[in-house]
Formats: sequence, structure tokens, C-alpha cells
Amino acid sequence: MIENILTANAVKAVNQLFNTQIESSALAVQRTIPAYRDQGDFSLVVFPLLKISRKSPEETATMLGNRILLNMPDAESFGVVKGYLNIRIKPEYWMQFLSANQNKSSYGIIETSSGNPVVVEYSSPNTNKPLHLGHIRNNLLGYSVSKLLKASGKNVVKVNLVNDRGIHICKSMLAWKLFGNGETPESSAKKGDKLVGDFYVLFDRKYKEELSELMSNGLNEDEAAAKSGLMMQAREMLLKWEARDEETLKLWNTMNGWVYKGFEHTYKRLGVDFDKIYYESQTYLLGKKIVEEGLKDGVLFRREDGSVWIDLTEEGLDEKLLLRSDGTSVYMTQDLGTAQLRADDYDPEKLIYVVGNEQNYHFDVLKLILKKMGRPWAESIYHLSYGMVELPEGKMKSREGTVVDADDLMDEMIATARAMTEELGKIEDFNSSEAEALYKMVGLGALKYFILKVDPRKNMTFNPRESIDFNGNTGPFIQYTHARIRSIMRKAGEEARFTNADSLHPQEADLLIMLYQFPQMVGQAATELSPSFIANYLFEVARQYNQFYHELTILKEENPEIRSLRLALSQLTSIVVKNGMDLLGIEVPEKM
RNA sequence: GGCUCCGUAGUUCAACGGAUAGAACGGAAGUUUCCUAAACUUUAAAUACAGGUUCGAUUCCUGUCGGGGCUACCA
Repeated sequence: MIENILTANAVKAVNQLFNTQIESSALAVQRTIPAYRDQGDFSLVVFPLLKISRKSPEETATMLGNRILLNMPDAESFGVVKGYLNIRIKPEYWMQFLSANQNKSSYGIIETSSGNPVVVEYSSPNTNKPLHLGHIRNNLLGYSVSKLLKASGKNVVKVNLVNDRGIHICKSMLAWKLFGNGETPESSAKKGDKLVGDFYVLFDRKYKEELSELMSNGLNEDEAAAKSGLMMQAREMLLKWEARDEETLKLWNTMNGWVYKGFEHTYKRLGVDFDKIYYESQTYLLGKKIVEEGLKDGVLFRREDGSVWIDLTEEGLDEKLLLRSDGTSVYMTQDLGTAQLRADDYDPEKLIYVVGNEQNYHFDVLKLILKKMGRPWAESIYHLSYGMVELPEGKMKSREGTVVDADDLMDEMIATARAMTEELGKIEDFNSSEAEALYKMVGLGALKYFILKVDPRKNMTFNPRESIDFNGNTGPFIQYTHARIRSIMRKAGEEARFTNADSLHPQEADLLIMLYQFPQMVGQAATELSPSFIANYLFEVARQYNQFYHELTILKEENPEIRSLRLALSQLTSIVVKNGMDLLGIEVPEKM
């Protein structure tokens, strides 16, 4: 990599000139900002070196530049502005890179997949309601991060922990029993997860009715909640479930089965998948062993009422409950157990949890407990915490019915893509299945790109209309760029066969250097666990390409050398766009 | 209240402590209707506030203001 070579040479030059020993980390080579591109391709800030050189910034930079030119064959020239040393790399270097990679379809992707795995947990749905917009961000992030890690050479295991037990699913089951008429997904023509979700909502409604009736008889809210027959029945059902009551288990299996079928459909459409699915019903008891162990070691303590706690006040956190006084486990207990299970199953290099930022505290505590319990792998736990997704109309509230259902949203995006395309009459030569595939590609591409281009940690606003624009920083714009390049290549009727050219136009050099940096971008995005790097990078590439190139400038170019350079640049751009979008889980069309 | 994250053009997003804070959409003005869903040119427009550290701060620290989240014997 040229940046590394440059850094190494700069370090060497500093050490020779000023007779010291600095580390390469003391120097940072960065891409020269556009305003000074006429001076060079990469820049070095020399301000930090002034203490060593005891000379003016300009003088220091000039001395360094001269020395680097002497030592580094690929360096062509340099310019100095204030404390900045701008170094020009020989165009031959870039052209050689282009001719070597112009047809490499796997450019930027490593996929060695060796070593201890990185386990990425994402999605983790409850089985009492369908997936919504927030889950979409979770799934897209988890999937894309997994792809990024894989593309940077990691061995990745994607896991999903389904929360399939607990009081919430009992509520759906109870409502189905009490208020339903034996509906099934088939009889009601509803997706299974929707049907179960509807009964969950129905339970909540009936429960509220019951509460207000009790309260109108003079009880306060807490008393009413304690007297609620519905809630009592739901708890009973949970106890029956834990006692393996046959009838309860049967209904539970049936209704969860409906939900899984519904989820499968949503996942498939969204384009995400998993290597392993854990079910909480099979893991929820695991944490208790760890708690016993902790009690023995004295890390945990037991209160008079029998409940078990950990004291984290020294670490600046609270006391945290790990077992209820009746001996049943809580969320944290279960997570301790599943974390141990992951560690045992995979001996992972890193354990990544893709979970919303409302659980930051939970994961701080989880990590801390495991550390205190002497689990060396606790350090490898990483909570990839993402912000909420809001809509232009405001926040989603399940109580107010403003939750955006994942399936509905995908439908809407695809329908919009269809409407826009049909209105413009762009694809008359497509048969109907090709057209359908394109609508889906564009509609979902818009959705995915819009969500992934934002730094995961930040809250964001999803605007469906803006996302599907064919201009601007959008998925369709990048897809469109890819389709255009492919079209140009088809019309050219030849493979890219660039060997050499006399010169490189500055804008072509900019694009070429950008393409050169793609593998580094993948590495950085994988390290930072942030697909947004790739998304914003791809937009820059597409924008740069579109600004300079169009069909005329390529196909009507008469100088064969320049034509072949432009074809090769187009080809490599399309490869970068395709591979980059693939890392985001977005398909790109050959034509559109 | 305590803990925590966040605050950048009208809007949606960028910016390893580095040069004149970038784009996109929208706005204004203009040229054009030939590149796949119009393009191109010009233009106005932002770091919430006050300190501090630094050669240099949107970035790090402190405080103020504003917003989100957590603060359950729910998951």
C-alpha cells in the first residue's frame, strides 16, 4: 500500500535528517485535500516534527520532501504549503495498479475465513409481534457488519437468539384461546407473525378494559393490576409452560411455528440470514449455574428474601438483581448463560451483539459481571449499539399505533419503485419477471442504503420519499451508476484491456486513487464496525465517476489509449460499486 | 435527581486533533434539451453557548442550555 510505503520513507527521512528514532505512528499520511491536489496526492503534517527539527515548518517540510524523493522511487515531486508536505506519486504507479486490477471481480474482498470466529448476534426478535422499522436497522447492520468482517478476512458466525418464551408469548396465547375462534394463518389469510401480534395487541386492549373497569369501582392502578384476572391467567400459563404442561406446550409450539414462518418470509425478503439460531426456551436456565458459582466465589451475595445480587457500586454502577426471590432468572441471568454458551461453542475472537442503545447499561453490566467472575473472554464482548430510527412524522410509539411494520414498509418501497419506473416508461424491453426483480432491487436498495449510510450509533430519521430519489446520496443513484457503466461496457463490446497511457487527467487520477483505496475502506469499515464508511465512500465514487464520464466521453473518444483507460476505469468502478454494495447487502442491476 | 449518548447549512448526512468544515436534497440565478430516471454553471446558507488543553479543536476536558436513552424481582 502506497500510504504505508510513504509513511515508512517519511519516518526514515526524519530519522536520518534529524538523527532521532521516531515511530511510524507519530506520522500520519493523509489524502491531500482537493484544494491542493495540484501539489500532490498525499500529505504529511510536519508541525509535530518541529520540536525535533528545530527549523521552520516550511524548511522542515522541504528537507523531508527532498529526502523522500531521494529514497522513494514511486515519488515524483513535492510541494510545501505552510506545515504541509504534499507528495505526488508517479502516475505510472496508478496506471500499473489499474491494469493489474481492471478485471478482478473480487477486488477488495479477502475472505480467508480462518482463525477463531467472530460471532455476530443480531435480529433477536420476540415471537409476540412482527418485525418493525427498528428491527430493520438491526438486521441490516448485523448482516452488513458480518459481510464486512468476512471481507476483511475474518471467520464469521451469524447467530440469532429468538426470544420465544416468557409472559409476552403467553399473552398472545391466552388472547387466542379466550377471544379467538381458532384462527390460523390459513383461515385468516394473515401472515403468522401478524396473526400472533394481533392477539398480543388484543390482550393488551382487553387488559386495559379490565383495568379501567376495576378502577371505576374505586381501586387505584396498582390494586387493579394486582386483581386483574387476565394477567393472573397469563402468569398461570407461564407457570404451566415451565412445568411442561402438554396442552400449553402444544399451543406454544403451534403459535411460535406460525411466527417463525412469518419471520422467515420477512428475513428472506430483507436478504438476511443466520448460521445458527438459538432459542431462549432452550437456554434460559443456563445462567443459574453461573450464579451458583458466583455465590460460592463470593462475587455475588444473597439477600434475606432469597434474591441474588451483584454489587457494582465500586465500578460506578448499581446493585443488580440476578435471581428473583422465588429463584427464577431474569434477563441478565439468561444473557450470562448464553454468553457462556457462545464462548463454549465457538471460542470466539470477538463476540458482537447488535442491540439498540437503550440497552447500553445492560451490556456494561453484563461485561462487568463476567469480568468479575474471572471469564477472560469477557473482554471480547462488544455491544454494537445503534440509535433509534424515527420517521419524518416523529417517533414510533407502539401504543399510538405509529409503528411501521417491516413488511408494509418493504411493500411500500417496492411499490414506489414500480410507480416511478412505470411513469417514466424506462424499461419497455423488460419482461415482467425482470421488471419485478428490478422494482424489488431498487425499492429495497433505497431502504437499505438510506439506513446504512448513517453512523450506526446515531439516531436517524428515515424518509421513504427521499431515500428512493435517483439523485443525491441514495441507493438508487449508485445502482443507476452501476447500470450505466454496464451499459457502456456492453456498447463498447470489449473487455477492459488497459496497459498504459501517456498521462492521467487529474480527475481520472482522483477516481483511480479512490478506487485504489477501496480495500482500505473495507478494512476500516470492518474495524469500526460501521457500514456507513462504505456507503458514503461509494457515493463519492459514483459522484466522481458521473461528473467526469458519460457515454460520449468514452465511446466517442478516438484516441485508443485514452479510450482504453476510460473503459478500464469504468470497469473497475463498476466492480468496486458492485462489491461495495454487496457488503451493504444491496444488489445492483446490470440494466435498469 | 443519578448515569449515559447526542447537538454541524432550511432538511438529511460527512469530516484518524490538521489546510479555506464537505456533500446531497431543497432555495435563488443562468445555460442547455445530446449522455439510462435530465445535465451543467453560478450562488446564498451551519459547528447550541462559555471557558480550558494544543502549533492547531466540530473532534479532547470542564461548565451551561437543549434533545434521546437507561435508572423494574419486564425482556
